Amino acid sequence: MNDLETRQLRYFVAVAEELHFGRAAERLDMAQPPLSRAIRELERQLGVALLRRTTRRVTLTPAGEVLLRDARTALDAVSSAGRRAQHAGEPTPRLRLALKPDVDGGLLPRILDAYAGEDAALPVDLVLGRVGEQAQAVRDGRADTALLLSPFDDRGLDSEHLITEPFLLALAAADPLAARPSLRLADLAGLSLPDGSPADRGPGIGRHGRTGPRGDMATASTAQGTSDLPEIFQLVELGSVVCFFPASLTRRYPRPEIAYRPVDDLEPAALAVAWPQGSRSAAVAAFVRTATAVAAATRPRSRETPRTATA
Amino acid sequence: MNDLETRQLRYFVAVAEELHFGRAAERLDMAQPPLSRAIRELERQLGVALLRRTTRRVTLTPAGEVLLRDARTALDAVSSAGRRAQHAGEPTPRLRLALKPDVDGGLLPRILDAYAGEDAALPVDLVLGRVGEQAQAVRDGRADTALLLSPFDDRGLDSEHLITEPFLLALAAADPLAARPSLRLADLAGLSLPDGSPADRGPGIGRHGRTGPRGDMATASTAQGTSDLPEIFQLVELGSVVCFFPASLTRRYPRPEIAYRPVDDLEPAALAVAWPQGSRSAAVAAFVRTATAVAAATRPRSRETPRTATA
DNA sequence: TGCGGTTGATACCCTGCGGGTATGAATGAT
DNA sequence: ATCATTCATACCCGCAGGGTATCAACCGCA
Repeated sequence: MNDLETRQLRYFVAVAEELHFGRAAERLDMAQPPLSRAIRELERQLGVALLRRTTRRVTLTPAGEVLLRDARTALDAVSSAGRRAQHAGEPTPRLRLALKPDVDGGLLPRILDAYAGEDAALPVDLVLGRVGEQAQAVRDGRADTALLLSPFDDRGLDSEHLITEPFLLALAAADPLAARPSLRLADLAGLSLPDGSPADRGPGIGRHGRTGPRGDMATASTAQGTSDLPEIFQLVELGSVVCFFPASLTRRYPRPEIAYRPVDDLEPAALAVAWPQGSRSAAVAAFVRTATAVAAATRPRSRETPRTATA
Repeated sequence: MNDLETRQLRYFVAVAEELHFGRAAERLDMAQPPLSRAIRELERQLGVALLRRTTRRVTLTPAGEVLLRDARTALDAVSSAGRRAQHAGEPTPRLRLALKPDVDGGLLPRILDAYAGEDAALPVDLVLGRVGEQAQAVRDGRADTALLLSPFDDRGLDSEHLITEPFLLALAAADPLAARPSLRLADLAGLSLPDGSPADRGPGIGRHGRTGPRGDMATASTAQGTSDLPEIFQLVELGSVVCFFPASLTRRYPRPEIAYRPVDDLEPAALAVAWPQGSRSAAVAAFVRTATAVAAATRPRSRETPRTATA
């Protein structure tokens, strides 16, 4: 009896996200009536109401909310299976490493160097993406491993901590705040933070959600949606915005017109390496081993608990 | 282009497991030709050869092995989504706890008592299964949480350690070995261990595989495949077999004809509580909290690192 | 080396499911 | 009360997916 098809899940996710059969059908490139039928059939199969519909409003039932969440991960798993098989079939195997450019704690060159010397090493392809997309890239099979900032959505992933470094606030050197050696979050009230910046940590710092934090300041009036680093620097220089960057990144972009200042009560950036849970790939294991070794060698001599890998 | 259906994955898994189109078709309750076509179409979609077939032998390509593994987890995720939605739709929500009967470190009554007092508590349904099935039950949505022995296949699961207790060897009191206060694994050479026993840790102790360990002694001549506790006790009393049990279980079944002896070089049983990765259920969170609290209260006063929950 | 059995592939057919169009019916705003 | 919006129903159709018959290749065996 119970045997869902991914098509049914895709349909449901579309409707559940749009909360509108017509728009969902459009998004799925099909007509509305068959979509309605398919959802109804899905509910019949499961024996559960997923949506409450009036002609004016569609809402999720509790079961629908559960299914929305689980269907997304299931669809990820399915496309991941396909993509990983495709990748495994390529004649020259490669290791696909996802990261946000420059968000590597300054370790990437050393990691790649050391990794190249490993027995199980493969040529490395970098899969660049915006912040928060790395975990998803690993989850759905577009990358084999990733460097990313904690916390992140770790469903389906195993991960290992690499290094912790402070976030620094980038602001115009001419800004009065730049005169102070360090700042506190409260000092930033009313300042604009660009959306989608390399290390977007807005005032929503209290949230530790699994999805990437997203500045929800209503006052941010410009540079929304950009993640172009030169553009951000330009705006910072002009004093239009301020922005947080991991310390290692700021060392790569010293600019006289930009001051980088620590923020005392902002929790630091934790860089981690992540890979698909239960990965059996020797190349991935070697990369993780290399990355943790390089990070350990880099860390200031603090004999911390190494927390051995789970895989 | 790339959009796999669960049907395709089910077909592929059947063929990959049987390595025989005819038997796979029979298992899928269909004829062989459409199955062959479906697999061929799957390979065409992915652009990858999954199987090497001659008329006499079918083997997996590397890509096929990758897909077999990932397809299984994807199919788990899909049926899990359906089952969890079904469960969420039931009028009276309940917490389904998977465990192997008696494999609870003696904590279950206290955990259930304490849990009942929690705000977010729900009535608890016990989902009983054989050893090794608990993780799978959580993974595919038949249970919300589980008590199980580490190591286990933790793909898709988060878990928290509860207690560690020794495994004891159950053997006939009349056995000469029973005269000794403790044993070593080497002493057990040649003894029979029942397959599928509550804590099946045969000579394959070196293996830490993710799938349940499985005694592969060729010498075991009886009681293969049983997991009926009285039957095992009977055989142990007769001296036909010996068997490992967690210490807490042996305290529930004191029998004059059976001696329980520690085995010095056998690693202990680690009981853990596991739940679906990323679970957002307050009921599950409360249960995990309760279980860890009860376990901590039970543990002999060792101020260990509590390792706070990830969920 | 040639014969036969086993087993996957091919050819062809057909049914039913998934999708489309037209239209009805209910809801909520004005 | 009316009307626009939007989901459901009715009905139709094409083709994807499954079945049957058969071929062809591989391997074991004498």
